[in-house]
Amino acid sequence: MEELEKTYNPKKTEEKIYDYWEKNGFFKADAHSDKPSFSLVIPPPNVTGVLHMGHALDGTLQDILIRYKRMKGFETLWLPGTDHAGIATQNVVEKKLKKEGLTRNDLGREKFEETTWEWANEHRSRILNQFKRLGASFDLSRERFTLDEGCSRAVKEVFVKLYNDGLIYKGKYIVNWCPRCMSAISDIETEYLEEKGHLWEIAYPFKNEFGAIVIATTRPETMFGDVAIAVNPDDNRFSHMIGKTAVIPVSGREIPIIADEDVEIGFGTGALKITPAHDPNDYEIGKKHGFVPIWIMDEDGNMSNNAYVPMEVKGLNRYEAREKILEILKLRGQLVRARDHEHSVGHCQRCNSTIEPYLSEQWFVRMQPLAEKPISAISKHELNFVPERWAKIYLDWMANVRDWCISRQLWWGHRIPAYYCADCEEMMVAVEQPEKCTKCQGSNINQDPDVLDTWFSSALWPFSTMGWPDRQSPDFKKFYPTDTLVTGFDIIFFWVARMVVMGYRFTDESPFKHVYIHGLIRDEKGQKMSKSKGNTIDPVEIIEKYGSDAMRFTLTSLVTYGGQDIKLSDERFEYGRNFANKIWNASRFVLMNLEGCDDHMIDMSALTVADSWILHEYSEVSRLVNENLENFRFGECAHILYEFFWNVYCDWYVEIAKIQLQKPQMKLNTQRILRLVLERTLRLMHPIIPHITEEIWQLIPGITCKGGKASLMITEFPEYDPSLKNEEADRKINKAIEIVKSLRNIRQSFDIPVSENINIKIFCANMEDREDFELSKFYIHSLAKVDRIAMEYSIPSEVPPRSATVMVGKSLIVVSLEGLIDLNKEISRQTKKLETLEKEKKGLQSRMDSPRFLESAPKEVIVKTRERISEIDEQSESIKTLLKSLES
RNA sequence: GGGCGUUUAGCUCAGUUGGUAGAGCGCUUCGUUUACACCGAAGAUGCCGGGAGUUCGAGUCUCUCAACGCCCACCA
Repeated sequence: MEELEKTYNPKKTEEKIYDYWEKNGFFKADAHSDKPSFSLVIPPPNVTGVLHMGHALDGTLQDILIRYKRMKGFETLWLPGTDHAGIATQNVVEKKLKKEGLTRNDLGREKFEETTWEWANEHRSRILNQFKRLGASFDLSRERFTLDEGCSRAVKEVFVKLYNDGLIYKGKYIVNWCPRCMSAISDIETEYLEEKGHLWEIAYPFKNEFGAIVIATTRPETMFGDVAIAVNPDDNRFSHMIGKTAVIPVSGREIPIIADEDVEIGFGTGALKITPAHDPNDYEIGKKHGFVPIWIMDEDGNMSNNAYVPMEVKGLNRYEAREKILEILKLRGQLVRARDHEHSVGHCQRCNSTIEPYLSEQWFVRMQPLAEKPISAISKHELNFVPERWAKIYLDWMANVRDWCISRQLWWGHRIPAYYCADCEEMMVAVEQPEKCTKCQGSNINQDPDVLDTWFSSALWPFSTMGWPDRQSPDFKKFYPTDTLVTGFDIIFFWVARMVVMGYRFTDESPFKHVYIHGLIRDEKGQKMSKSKGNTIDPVEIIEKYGSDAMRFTLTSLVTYGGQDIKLSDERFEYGRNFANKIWNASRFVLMNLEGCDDHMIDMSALTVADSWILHEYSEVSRLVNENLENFRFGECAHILYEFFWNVYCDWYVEIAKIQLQKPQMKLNTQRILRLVLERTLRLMHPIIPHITEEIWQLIPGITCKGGKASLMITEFPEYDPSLKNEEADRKINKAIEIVKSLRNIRQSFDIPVSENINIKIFCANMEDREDFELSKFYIHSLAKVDRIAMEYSIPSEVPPRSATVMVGKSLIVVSLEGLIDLNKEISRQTKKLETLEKEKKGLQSRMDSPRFLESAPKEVIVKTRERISEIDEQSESIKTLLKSLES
């Protein structure tokens, strides 16, 4: 066999292995298979995006699930794809155009869309190729894009159906308007930030009489759009002013002073200016009183050029306008005062511009009627959040859900399938563009210029990618609904909730049974990673430096059941890299020692106690890994495998195997066990670290799977095998380990070099110990470098002089240290031990002394406590005797 | 204004039927015995945020306080 490198080199392995899997079609799902199905859809990354750590985590967890289920015998589909990301993509392309000195208007809509398509097609594969570096076993033959033909068909179908059912409507409402994107955005795309602003008090003089009413506003630039001033009817400071007419400063327009109970008496001056076109509350009040809104700002955030806006501020942007107005008011003495005022201001999630509340005509989805089934889904357990607490967040949102503004004034996206007759203004909503007006038969028909919110198509993702609206499509029949959605909590409202809504509406079931919510990746200081902060860790760089498996293992190990955020730093990946290297080297050892080994199974009648023990340990691990994966406990799983492989298999069994391999009668079976446990453990680890496990697995001689040797990823995942359980072997080996550790401790304490052999005497306290130690003598010799082991079958009344002792259970181990022992060292060692024991006993004894403990505690706890006390007593006794003889 | 999360070893964090605390890194001391120095061996380190309660017994359950973080909500 060719010599393996001393250090694992992921670069040589990972790409090769991935190609092997892909070429063999192992990721392909068969919609006609008889096997039960298990499917996932990827949360489609933005087509503009590059792989970040959040994707790496999300992708790793999905891959673990899909690989696990595949090995478990399910027909698995992990469907990959990307999102057209409306605003984000349009922004990127517009920026690119700007560099060439162009705007989208220079190109025109058609040409712009064409350019964006080109750009998107170029980038579609980029991020998915990066997912491949992760080892993602998704089925690329089913790759989808939210704007592709199938998804577009689904979008139109859904829109038309919802419209016909009265669940989509068009109307004039105050929306969140981003003056930079020049589009409406939805409520949840608006991020509110606390900002320090001012509350300005401005005097509006009365018409035809002395005096003025002083209003308070944070946004003086909107004053030219005022239609009234409102005061609370119970506010007697103002009651005499109700019904009077006030005059807007500068512009001179006259507005009435009205009463409305929504005005808070204690806030500001108690008088509120009403600007229906530019403020959501004012819009409501304005509507109540029948005022006609007045627009004074354009879609780009600049002051309008209409008659309501005075010359002085026409065309200024909103911030310049504010400054200018304040300056003028000050000069005229109408700025009564300015107060500091902290308030929250909405920002565009995409570009961070301050949003404008803006009255405009938009399309909405009526959400409330659609929320019923998604709400009951939780109590019916049709939809389960992991961890469960997210269900509450989801339910709160659903219960208070507001209508969803779905139209965007962009060019990149699904164009709204509404058509207008240019002759009679009739509106028609249809999947296909009508040729003639349904009302006037005119053929002059234009499509609505707006596109849909990106999340509208994302909401259909689990079924639009499976052939819906064709319910007979093989994929839809076999793989819908999906099993689990793996994602971060940041898109529960944006995406998860809306998918559930659409799933119930159009397929009558939840699109997934489980939603697994993991934490967010943060930097080492706990800050969100972002390009602008420059604190990102690039997964591709990590893969280059440490290997994909190292990254996957580290990330997985950091996942907690509660879904805590994960703080990352570059160095943390050493954990996974070191583990991969350990696996590599242990495997190297096994492979180097398989010479002469046959292909047969283990001879179960010829097991040594250590053999039985490692099989027992392995069976426990296989049970735990299965249990934990079933319950989405990924981190736990990684820890169990790490601990077993490193601290059990490598630290102890491999060391023991080195001894057994020297014995001709044990050699063959030991080889078989080394190989079997390695091979099975590779299977257990494969979902987390697929590349290295596959690479090694391919190198193991004498291993075959169904239909010949093909791939680890299509072997069966090990199930718990209770027949391997062996508590007795477990007890025996653990005792031996305790002895070995104690002897090593003594060596260290007395500076005895490894080169120097020691002799020991074991005084057995009982028959069980006697048998156990008799069996493990064989291992103790080598593992603790002991020359002679003498067995005594009673506890001595006096400890031999010039020796170090240690208790294992109730038995006594004596190391004769002729000439080596430093008496004082031993005395202090034993004294310390005695102190620890006595401290422990004190605690236990106080429990036993309490009659209520004896009454109420369960029997096994009492028995355990009593046993421990008796053990401590015996150990203390021995140590006391020992100390006496040492001190004399 | 409501809700949620976090507070455990120097650092990052585990710890689900309540039985006196664990890991990785770091630290100390040995060590190249034929898988591995991305290694091995031995070791030190904790009033489990403060207070109160339930209980024989609380890191774990209840209440309360504090600090930090996040989410939601129409504060002109």
